[in-house]
Amino acid sequence: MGHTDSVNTRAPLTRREQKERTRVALLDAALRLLERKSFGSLGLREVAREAGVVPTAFYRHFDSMEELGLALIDDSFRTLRRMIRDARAQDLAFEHVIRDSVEILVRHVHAHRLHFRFVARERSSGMPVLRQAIRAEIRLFSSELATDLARFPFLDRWSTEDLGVLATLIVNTMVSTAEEIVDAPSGGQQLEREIVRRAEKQLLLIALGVPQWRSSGAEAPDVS
Amino acid sequence: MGHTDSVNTRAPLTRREQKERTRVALLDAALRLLERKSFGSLGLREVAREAGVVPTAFYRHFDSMEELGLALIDDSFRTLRRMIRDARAQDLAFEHVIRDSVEILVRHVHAHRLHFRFVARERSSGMPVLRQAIRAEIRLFSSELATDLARFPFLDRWSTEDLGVLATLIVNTMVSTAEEIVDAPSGGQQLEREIVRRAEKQLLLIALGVPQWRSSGAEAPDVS
DNA sequence: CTAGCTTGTGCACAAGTGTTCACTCAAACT
DNA sequence: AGTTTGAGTGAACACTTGTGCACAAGCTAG
Repeated sequence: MGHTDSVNTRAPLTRREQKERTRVALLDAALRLLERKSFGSLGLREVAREAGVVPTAFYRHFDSMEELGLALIDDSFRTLRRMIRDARAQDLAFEHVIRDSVEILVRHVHAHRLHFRFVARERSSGMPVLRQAIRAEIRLFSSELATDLARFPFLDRWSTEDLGVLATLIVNTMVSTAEEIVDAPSGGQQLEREIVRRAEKQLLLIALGVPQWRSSGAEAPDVS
Repeated sequence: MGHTDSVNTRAPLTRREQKERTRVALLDAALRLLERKSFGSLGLREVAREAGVVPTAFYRHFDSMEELGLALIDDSFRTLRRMIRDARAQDLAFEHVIRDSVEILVRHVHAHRLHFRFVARERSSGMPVLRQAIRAEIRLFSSELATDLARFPFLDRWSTEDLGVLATLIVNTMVSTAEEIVDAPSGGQQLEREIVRRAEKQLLLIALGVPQWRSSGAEAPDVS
């Protein structure tokens, strides 16, 4: 082996460990580059160079950029799912749900800024495969949230469709909020507080509409 | 002049006309390519080729890709603004606002599919300049909507901040809806009806929350 | 009608891209 | 012990990319 000191440490490493190490080096490198570029304009060589590895070594881990992208999505949503499971375990009290949920979201966005930035951007842009994968994950969140919502007052008698509508609205608001936070300058405490405040207000407004909803079943609500 | 038949017609053209003609040829070419690629991964040569023009001719119209992107954003929002002004001129009746607004949006998305796709994608991805330009335009819509909203019952006594919160929520929902429609397969009548239906329900839910809102001024609503 | 400005051409260049191939050399297996 | 395996190397390929420069040709101004 040449001089791979950028990823190697001088500790005796098993082969699996070493391979995994450069694998995450590649993923991290891509994630780092994705702060400034879009995934579609990200080159295989570019990533390899940033990871301190020769281009051909890339193929030992992924056989295309697209596959690396999917791996990134996987990682991102793995941690996100873990967060949500933890949050659900806390079994938030009804009166704090909004404030607590937003706070958890914000904390997580900061803890995984790069992952979030990547997901937020590739969600609507770039390669169809990635876009679809991300959309699928988000839709999954929505449906999970829908079943969770069914345990709240008023909502226990809602139709499945209406619960889905509500869940989608909430998730959309959360996604928008996450995007705004990710894009905010990292120093802007004041700006971030405003974003959070607005998110809380929006969610509260939605919540206020819930008791007024007449669960008219499959019938479309009378808009006209 | 060589053989520019791809953009020329055999009618005698004034110089301004001819220049404008290849200019829109370039813009259209870019727009067409943006159906499949992201703007960041879009090359100058690629656009020129698609427009049936030699690469160096590109510089006669834009001196960078970024400038072409800004021109695209300009065009997109020019038509969008015109639509909104027309819609506002109709002075929608209170009982139909939601249904009518959504319908207008859907119609416009179909009429300008490529522009919308471009804007929707570059809104969160790609080059910072474009992202910022798009975000600025959308924020402008929000604030215009906020002043419009002030003429509705209940809302006339809301604080400016709260009106902004509401407007942002509505615009976000509209943007999400537009994105979903743009991404839906062009044949999917059924899917689109569902998207529209969900959008209407979401907006209705928001509207139902409005009368419950206590306009507590600058004070944060009691969430805890 | 002539002179010139401007739009589009053609060619060249350096730099970067994805992918292939034969190769090293140490960990892992027998 | 000796052998196999496979992660990483380095050179080479056929492209594509952005940009510079000299040139052609027709609309347009004088």
